[in-house]
Amino acid sequence: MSSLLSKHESVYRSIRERILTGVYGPGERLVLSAIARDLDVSPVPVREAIRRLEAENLVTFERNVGARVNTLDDEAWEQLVEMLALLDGYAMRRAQCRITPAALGEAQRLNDALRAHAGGPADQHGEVMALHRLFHRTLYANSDNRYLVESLDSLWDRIDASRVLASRWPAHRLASAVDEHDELLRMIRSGEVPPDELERCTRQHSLNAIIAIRGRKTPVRLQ
Amino acid sequence: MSSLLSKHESVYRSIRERILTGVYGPGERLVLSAIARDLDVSPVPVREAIRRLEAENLVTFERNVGARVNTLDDEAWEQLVEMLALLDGYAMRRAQCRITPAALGEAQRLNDALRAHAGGPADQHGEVMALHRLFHRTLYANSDNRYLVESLDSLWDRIDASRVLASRWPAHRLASAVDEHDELLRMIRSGEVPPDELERCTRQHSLNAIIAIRGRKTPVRLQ
DNA sequence: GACTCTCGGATCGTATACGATCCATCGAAA
DNA sequence: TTTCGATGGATCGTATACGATCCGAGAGTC
Repeated sequence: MSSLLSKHESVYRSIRERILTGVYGPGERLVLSAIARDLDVSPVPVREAIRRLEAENLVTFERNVGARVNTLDDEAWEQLVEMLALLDGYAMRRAQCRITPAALGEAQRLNDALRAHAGGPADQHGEVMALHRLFHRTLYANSDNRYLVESLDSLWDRIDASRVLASRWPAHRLASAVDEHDELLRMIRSGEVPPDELERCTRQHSLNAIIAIRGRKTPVRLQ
Repeated sequence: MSSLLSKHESVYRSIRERILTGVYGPGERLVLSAIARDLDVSPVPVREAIRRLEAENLVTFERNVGARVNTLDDEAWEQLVEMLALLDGYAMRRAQCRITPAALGEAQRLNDALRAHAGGPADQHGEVMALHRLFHRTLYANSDNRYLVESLDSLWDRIDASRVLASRWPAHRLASAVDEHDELLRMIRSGEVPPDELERCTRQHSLNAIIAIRGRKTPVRLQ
C-alpha cells in the first residue's frame, strides 16, 4: 500500500504551486501547523518541504519565527533578470544549430498568440506572462545543456513568484517584446547569424525588460 | 538556553563540509540513522539537512532507499563547467570596472602562488584546486550581482564535490591556466579592453579546462 | 543449476509529544 | 505618558515511536 508520492513530496508540490501562482503572495507567512492541517499531514513532512523551498530561494525561514514567501526588492529583481538575460542568451546560442523546425514553429505560434494580446485588455497579465515564459522555454529547451535548462526554469520560477512582472510590466512593452521575439526567430531561421551576435541580441532582449520596468525612474546602468 | 545554530543547521554544515572535502565521496551512501548517531542528534534534523543538500544538487535521495552523494558523469561534468564558463565570463565583465586595486593585487598574489605549484609535486592537488577556486572567486566577487556570485559559488561546490578536477586535471594544464590568468589580469588592469572581449576570453579560459580534461579522447564540440 | 518465493534486517516515512523560543499584550512603575 | 518587565499564546525544534518499504539471503521447487 503505497501512494505514488511521499507526503513530503506532495506537500512540496502543493506549496510550490501556490507560491508560483500567487495564492501565497510575496511576504506571506507560511505557518507549518496550519499547512499541515490544511493538507492533512503532520508537520514533519511540511518542514521537509519548506526546507527544499528554502534551498530553492522561494521562501525564507527564520528560526523560531517561521517561513515567509520571498520578496524581491527592485535591485534584487533586476539582478535576477540580468541572470536570466545571461543564461537565456547563451541558451539561444547553443540552441541555434540544434533547434528543430517543429520547435521553431511552436515558438512562432506562441509569439503570434502573444501579439493577439498586445492591444487587448490589460487584465490578462497572467496568461500573457505564461505565454511569454513558454515562448522562451520552447527555445531554450533545445540548448542541450541540462543544467542550463534547469537554472533557467528555476530563475523563471523565482521571477514569477515575485509577481513583479505580473504587476508592473508596462502595457507598451509587450508590443516591443513581440517584435524582438520575431526578430530572434528570423535570426535563427536564417542560419547565417554569428553565434556571438545571436547571443548578444537575445541577452539585450531580456535586459530591455529591466529598462522597461525601470521606466524613467532611475538612470539605466547595465554593464 | 540556545545554541547559536539549530541542529538541522549544524548537521547541514557538517555533511556539506564532508562532501566538499571528499570525506564523503561521489556515490557514497548517506544513512540517516548512522549520521544521526555520529552527530548525536535524532534523525529528524538529519532528514532536513539532507533535503537541503538534495535541493542544492549535492546529494540524490531515493524514497525508501536513501541518500547518495551525487556522481557526475563526463557529460554532466562538462555541462556544469560550461555553465561556470558562462557565469564566470559575465562576472568578469561586470567586475571589470568595479574591481579594487586591492582585489587585483590579491588575485595576482594567488596566481603567483599557483605558479609556484606548477612544476612541483603532483600530490598537492587539493591545495592547487583551492587556490585556483579562490583566484576566480576573488575576481567574480566584485561583479556586484548577488545571485551571480551565489550561483558561481554553488557551481564550484558541485564541481569540487565531483572530485573530477581534483583527480583528472592534467599536470600540464596548470601552467597554461596560470598564464591565462595573468593575461586576464592584464586585460583588466589596462582598462581599455572592450567588455565583450574580456567576457569572451574569460569564458574561453574555463572552456579550456574541458578541452584539457577531454584530452584527445573525443572530438571537441563546444558551441 | 536456475528460478521463484518467503523472510528478516536495514532503512526510510510520518505521527505524536513536549520542551524551547519568540513576541504581542498588558500592567506597573517612573 | 512613556518605559520596562512579566505573562501567555502561537509557533517552532527535536526526540521518540512505530509502521511501511526495500532488498538481499536463503529455502524450496522445477
